[in-house]
Amino acid sequence: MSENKRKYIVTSAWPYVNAIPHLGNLIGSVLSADVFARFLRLRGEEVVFVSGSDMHGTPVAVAAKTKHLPAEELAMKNHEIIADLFQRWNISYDNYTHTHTPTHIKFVQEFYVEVQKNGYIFEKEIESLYCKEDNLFLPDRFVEGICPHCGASGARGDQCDNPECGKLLTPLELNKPKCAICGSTPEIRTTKHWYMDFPKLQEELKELIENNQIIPQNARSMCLNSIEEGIPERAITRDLEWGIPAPFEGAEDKSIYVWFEAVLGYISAVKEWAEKNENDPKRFDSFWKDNETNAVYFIGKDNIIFHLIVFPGLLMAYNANKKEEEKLVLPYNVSSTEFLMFEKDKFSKSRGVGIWINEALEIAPLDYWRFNLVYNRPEKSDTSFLWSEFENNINTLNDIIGNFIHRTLTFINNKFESKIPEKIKLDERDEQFVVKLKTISEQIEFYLGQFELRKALREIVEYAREGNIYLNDKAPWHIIKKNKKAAGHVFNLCAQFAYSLAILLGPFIPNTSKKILELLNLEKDLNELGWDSIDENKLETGKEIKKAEPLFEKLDIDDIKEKLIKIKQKKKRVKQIHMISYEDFKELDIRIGKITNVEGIENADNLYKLTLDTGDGTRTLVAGLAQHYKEEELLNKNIAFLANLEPKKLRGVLSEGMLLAAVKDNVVSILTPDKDVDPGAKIE
RNA sequence: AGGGGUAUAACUCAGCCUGGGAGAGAGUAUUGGUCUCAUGCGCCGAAAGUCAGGAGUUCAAAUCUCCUUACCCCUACCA
Repeated sequence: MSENKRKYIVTSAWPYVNAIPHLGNLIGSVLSADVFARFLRLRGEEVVFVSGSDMHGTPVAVAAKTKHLPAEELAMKNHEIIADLFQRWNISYDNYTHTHTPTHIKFVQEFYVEVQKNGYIFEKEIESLYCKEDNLFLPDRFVEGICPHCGASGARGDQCDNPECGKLLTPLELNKPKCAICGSTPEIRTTKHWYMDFPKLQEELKELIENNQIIPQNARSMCLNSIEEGIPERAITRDLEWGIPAPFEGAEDKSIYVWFEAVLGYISAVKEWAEKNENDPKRFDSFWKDNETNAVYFIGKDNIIFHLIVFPGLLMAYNANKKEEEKLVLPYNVSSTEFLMFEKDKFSKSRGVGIWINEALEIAPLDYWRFNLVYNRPEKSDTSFLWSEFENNINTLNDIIGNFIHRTLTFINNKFESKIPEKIKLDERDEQFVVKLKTISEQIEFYLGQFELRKALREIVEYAREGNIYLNDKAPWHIIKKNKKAAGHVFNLCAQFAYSLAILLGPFIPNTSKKILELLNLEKDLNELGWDSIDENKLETGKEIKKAEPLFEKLDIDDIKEKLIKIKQKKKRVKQIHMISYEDFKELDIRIGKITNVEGIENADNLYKLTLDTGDGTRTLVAGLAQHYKEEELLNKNIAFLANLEPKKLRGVLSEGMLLAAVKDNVVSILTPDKDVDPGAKIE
């Protein structure tokens, strides 16, 4: 990496909102990108790290239909779950957004208008299968039928499922095609679509890949080969309601194909960040419209072509005819991972194979996961998550890193009144040790610069081993009997070493890093201290440190496995039976309250702000009753409400509970007690 | 089917691009020793591999070329 500070756009692939990510998804893009972004910030680089949920597309629309929910509601709900999980995983996004924001939608539409203006979009009519029952043009995958080649049933519209055959198909070729959603027979209809003229960009894309020396070799040859074969034109519109309306004339009932709008989220997410978080729209230009900016994409191996050919192609089509300072920056590099397997098997939602990121947090502390995932990051080939490896890695963390820091700090606690002892003259062994300390950050930086996160972390562990070796060589617990100063000298260096570990581990396991800094009693946080702050004189002689506490604990892997099994079983049960125990019911605190005030809420035609007398005080509830009750109908009524619901802001008003009402179709009826009871009465 | 990858000790992997310290490295597990400041931890040593199989190029091949086998990805809406 160069000496000059550079600007970085760091991105991770956009998770599809229809599923909770699993460990493989996480290490493939999200966690890797986070480590990198944290590292850059620690180095003091200018970084914006963004991603978001991919909200649109057929699967969401179909799932919403079966759940009788509006697609938007389902997508938004899932988005919030995912966003919350990423936060709990300590993913340091500057903006984690989604593709259904006004900023994104507007950006996408304007983007394609430009692309069309620049002459990269043409129209074409095709024949496609349409399901009358579902009112849907069926995507290839949603058509099933009999393979015309081998006669196997269950062939899909894109490929025959029979492994013996496996031929590529188009939906129109299938015999007896059926809609995969409802099973009825679809009909052939003609529909018009808008196409992206990739062949026109062929040469330009080839140059881009050829001139980029930094992208990984395998990605490079893959792309060049694919370009050599010819990049096909691609339809960018779909006949689907759930998506971003296509901005082309005559395309009023079309959406932009998810793939062609979700990637633009990399751009719109920064735009949104600049406008909302930074309150400075120019920050967007300074990142995206500066060709010196390094845009880095963390993706899985299945996404290489898309990020190195399709996405840059879109950018080029947009940039054509633009002034230099208006052009959007092309990708600088991609870091692609292979896949993570689970005990030699593929992660599979339907078969329940694997660990999902919500489950992981329930069975082991976060940093153990972060450490383990990066330590085994699938950089060269598919890699299995193995319980035995997980156990190994927990032990490494504990025995090598945790133990070194702990033995150093407790010694200082016990023998030197918790004050960093004085350093005396370095001998040869000390010098050797100090050289390691002074060169380590450069070494790790080198690997991180090459996106070898796994190697970087492994080198840090090796480095920590050096600490233990040094301690053993010196054996200060012997020296101290004759020469306290000389023993103190050793621990001065070891404390400096512990400090270096806090810095180095910062991008990988930030919680642990923070804990070490706390134990060393440092006021500044990691980024203030900085990547280059490692030095053998960093901690001053006499500085008081805190009482040591173990950083990690060993876990019994069988316990963890069992916990996971229980979690999975519990989920299954909830899904299947929907029965809850009496204990569960008792969790609900339902009470009677008297409505003492009712008022409307600005910009919300269905909401009332209710003031409630709860017997022991008053609270505010927001209820969606304005379409069903007049204000005076509610005033002074005794109503039932859920008192221990998490408070939530609705249209800027904090609602501290939920009013209960019977709902059927368009009738909404609030629940009031049959007899006169005082506010505060509990419902059992 | 075409294209891109991967195959190295019991296990997880490094080395391969750019062939060369005539003994192929590390961690874990196994095993011998040792320390006792520290969390059943640390440190030192041993054993363990026809580098997927085959052919070729070369003074020299895990490394370059070709063929075969197995698995993964893309082409073809899962990181």
